[in-house]
Amino acid sequence: MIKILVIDDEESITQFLQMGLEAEQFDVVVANDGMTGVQQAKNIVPDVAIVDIMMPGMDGYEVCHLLKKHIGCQVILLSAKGEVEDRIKGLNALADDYMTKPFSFEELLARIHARLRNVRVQQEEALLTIDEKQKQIRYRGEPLLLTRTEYKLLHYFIEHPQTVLSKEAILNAVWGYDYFGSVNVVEVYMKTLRQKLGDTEHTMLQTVRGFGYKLDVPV
Amino acid sequence: MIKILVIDDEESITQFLQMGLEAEQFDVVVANDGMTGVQQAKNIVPDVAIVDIMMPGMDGYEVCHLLKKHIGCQVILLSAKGEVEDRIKGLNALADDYMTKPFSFEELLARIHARLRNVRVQQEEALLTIDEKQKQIRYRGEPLLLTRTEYKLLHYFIEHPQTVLSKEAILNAVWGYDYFGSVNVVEVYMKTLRQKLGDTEHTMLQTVRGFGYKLDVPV
DNA sequence: AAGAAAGCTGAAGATTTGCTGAAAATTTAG
DNA sequence: CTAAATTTTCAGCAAATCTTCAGCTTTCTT
Repeated sequence: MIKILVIDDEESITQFLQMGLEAEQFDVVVANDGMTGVQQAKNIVPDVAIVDIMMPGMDGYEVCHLLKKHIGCQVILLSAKGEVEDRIKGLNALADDYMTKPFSFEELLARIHARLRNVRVQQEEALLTIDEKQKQIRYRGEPLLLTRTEYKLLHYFIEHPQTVLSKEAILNAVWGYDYFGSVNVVEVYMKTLRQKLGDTEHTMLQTVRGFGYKLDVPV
Repeated sequence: MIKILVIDDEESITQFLQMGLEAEQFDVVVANDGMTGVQQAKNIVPDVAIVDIMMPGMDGYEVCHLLKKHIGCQVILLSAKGEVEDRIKGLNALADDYMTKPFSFEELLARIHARLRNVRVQQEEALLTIDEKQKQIRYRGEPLLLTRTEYKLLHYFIEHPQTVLSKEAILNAVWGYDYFGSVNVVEVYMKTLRQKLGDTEHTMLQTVRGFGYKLDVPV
């Protein structure tokens, strides 16, 4: 599922966007200020972030900069001002796109899809395929016999190929935000996943020491 | 050199853009109708194409579609109309961005740069590139095998090229403000970084005695 | 030219990280 | 309610990484 992070201090907007985007089958997470927005981003690793510029505390430019720097997701800035100089400032702050409020939801959708095209170029022939309906993941066409947790974990990796995911992010995504246990449980499950994938050399599920794990699907 | 293809039937515009973009060190090719534009694209394989929508013969949407499908370059559409529906139509025709005439040259520049960031053209140009997603830094395209601290250190330098960074500043940025140890640890890590970069002559990571270190990336 | 300061270096020791097998706890199924 | 399956915890290990330190070289000052 494609993840979208919305950061705006106006709740009317975040609610509106959450509803609208969820109706479009996106996985939406909302934050009402910059700081928690960046925090959320670290946890969920979104594909696209929609960030309002004018916010109390950390402003949109700064949030954008942090997101591009640490997460590397696509960023669309939102602004009440439509001045040319603001647009330039936004784009130079590493944003990938810039929209002026009020905007049409349709246009936002179109821009999100334009962004996603840039991210998901490599999705040609997948070695690992997810069958949501049957809650199955197939490897080279063969269904893997996974437990519920194993499924969710591998699912998360497949959603973020070629991306280093921290154990904390994994814990949040798979075990939930309110999980108490230690990250060791992730390590244990990585072992079983690698076993079931026959990945004894750790080539598919790579350990990136100090950062986390990465799914590296060979083409 | 980064290649930009401009397709517009109004010669006043193509000339204006050609001059302006060449002044910005881009390699600019111009076409005055869609058909020859696509032909040119096949020849030069541009990084970014700027395409006017309203043109006699093949219109901008169609050109855009062909470019995305066959060339895969980034496309910025230009239009006299600023209607929301037109913008959506443009973005859904696989365009990566959409601008309304009349536009400021500055904004176009900013948008071009935003596009280029996605294509990783910079990576071919830049000696050192950061891949946030994969927590990798590449030197001449080759990934460096860095530990977490080495990565953070080099990351810090790349973000501040041509800038002398004091050991104290480095310690703060990489090790955190609450770090107890001495600055010698920076010196030790500079050594390993220089080793991994093959920088035996200390030309990339220069010592500025009494002040700190400077990343000097030769273009 | 000598001394002082700043920076470099190799190696040792300390710490952290990730992996693992197995046991304990929990959930699920029969 | 039991047995099986699954999930979680734990402790030990090895390897990678980080830190420290003492001696060394280079540069600057007088």
